[in-house]
Amino acid sequence: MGTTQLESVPEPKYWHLKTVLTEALDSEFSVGEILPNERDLAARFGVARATLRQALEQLELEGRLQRRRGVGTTVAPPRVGVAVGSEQHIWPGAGDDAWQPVDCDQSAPPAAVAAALETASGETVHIVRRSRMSHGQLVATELLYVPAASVPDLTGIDAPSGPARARAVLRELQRHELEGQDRAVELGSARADDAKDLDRLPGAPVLVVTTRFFAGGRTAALSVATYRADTCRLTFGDSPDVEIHHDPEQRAS
Amino acid sequence: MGTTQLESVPEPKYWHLKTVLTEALDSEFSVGEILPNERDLAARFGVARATLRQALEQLELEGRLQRRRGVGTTVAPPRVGVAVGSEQHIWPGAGDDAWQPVDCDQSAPPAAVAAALETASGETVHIVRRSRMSHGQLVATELLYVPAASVPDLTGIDAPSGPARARAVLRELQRHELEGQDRAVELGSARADDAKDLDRLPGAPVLVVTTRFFAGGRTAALSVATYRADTCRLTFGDSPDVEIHHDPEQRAS
DNA sequence: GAGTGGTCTAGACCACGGT
DNA sequence: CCGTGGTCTAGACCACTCT
Repeated sequence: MGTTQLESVPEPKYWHLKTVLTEALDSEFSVGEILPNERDLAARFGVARATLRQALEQLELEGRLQRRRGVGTTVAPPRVGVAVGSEQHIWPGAGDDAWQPVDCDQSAPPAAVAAALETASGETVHIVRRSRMSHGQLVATELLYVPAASVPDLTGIDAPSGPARARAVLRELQRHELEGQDRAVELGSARADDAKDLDRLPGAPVLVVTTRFFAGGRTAALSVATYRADTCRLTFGDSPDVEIHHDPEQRAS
Repeated sequence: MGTTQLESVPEPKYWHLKTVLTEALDSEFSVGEILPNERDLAARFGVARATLRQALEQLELEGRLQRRRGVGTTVAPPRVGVAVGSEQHIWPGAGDDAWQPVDCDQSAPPAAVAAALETASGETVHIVRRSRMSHGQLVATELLYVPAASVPDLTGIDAPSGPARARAVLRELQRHELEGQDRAVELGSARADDAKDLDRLPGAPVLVVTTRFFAGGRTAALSVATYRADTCRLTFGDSPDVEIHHDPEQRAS
């Protein structure tokens, strides 16, 4: 029976939609502009709202759109380059490294962190919370795990918690000679508390940067930094002002 | 009327579901094991399939699960550490850098790439395709853009395309002194062709690593590498064998 | 062919941000 | 209050893989 299958590989609707919307964003919209609401857009393209949302989700993931409940969908500015690694290794808190101490307490770290720090199971460590601003926006939160052994002279400090104590821990840390560090970047989803700080919903995609700091032959500190994946481009090296947009599907002559 | 709202902030079902599944994965499943199918799982938890899928999607994004159409959902192995940046700057193709030349052709690059290379609009460049294996799996594909000016002595090469020409371009590139390089990492979604290479669906989350190579006072080459975000942890530094799992929600004492 | 995950629909209600 | 995006449902059909 008439199986007129010209389309041997039918492209999913949401994928095609995404392409169309991308082109529209490139040509007809400017940064900050508000798009029509999802119900109208869906109707305009003749698809169900869920299908439209699948396309919007991808565009948001790629940093092209920004959606906010109760407000609407807007065209996002280009991703901001955030310097994550320079060539020289330095302690967190040294120099002016764009991070702002927020809080500090002392408790048992997650098992994986304890393993990396080679602390005993159940042993508490200092946990410094910091946050990072860029272009007037909070782009990252960090948990810095510091074993008590790395900051032995912290006893005289009165502040039991808060930013003051955070600064004290960072200051003590810098008394060691930093012997090396290494970093890893991976994709994650925002925990509830990070999501709140970053003004995103829980589960939002984030880039997790894990840094180990070595001193005295041990891992003296471990940093787990969580960057908004939608708005950030992590730069390594000395010129954070690149801008290669990963714009899809074109190699034509 | 009886508004017994104990839950002032009702957690979304898919979020709770994700937590439950994460714990189950940690305690009751081992790597490679197959989960029950989505319809059964949804029924077991008393939710619609779409809701269950929302939880599974996040777990796959976090690298905990692997789903394949026609096969099923399996427990994923821990992410593999992939060394992306070592301290010394080297040309692509120099040493044994885990990349395998696949193909090479010559055409006009996307506008953003042309801008970074400072080539004229419409000017063609060499485009070397390479792929990278790790642990028996293809984990990344790369497009390396090389302006003709960077490889002036390429005329004598007979192979117009294919791996042989790719190797020739890389070899010519290494005749310059590399003056510097910088990198950026950002989240993207797989283009159709990359998705096919990486054995993923189009739109799958990927980590895009953009590297600029400087020589002769110019950007002599530009590499855009696309890594599977679900299976890869990008490492910068000298010890790629870390393993900090970003396991959520625990800072209890 | 049977069973899997992937796509899509047409609805409903909820949480949030502004007015 | 209204309008927005976020969550959820109960179905349907499709594309794929394996046997």
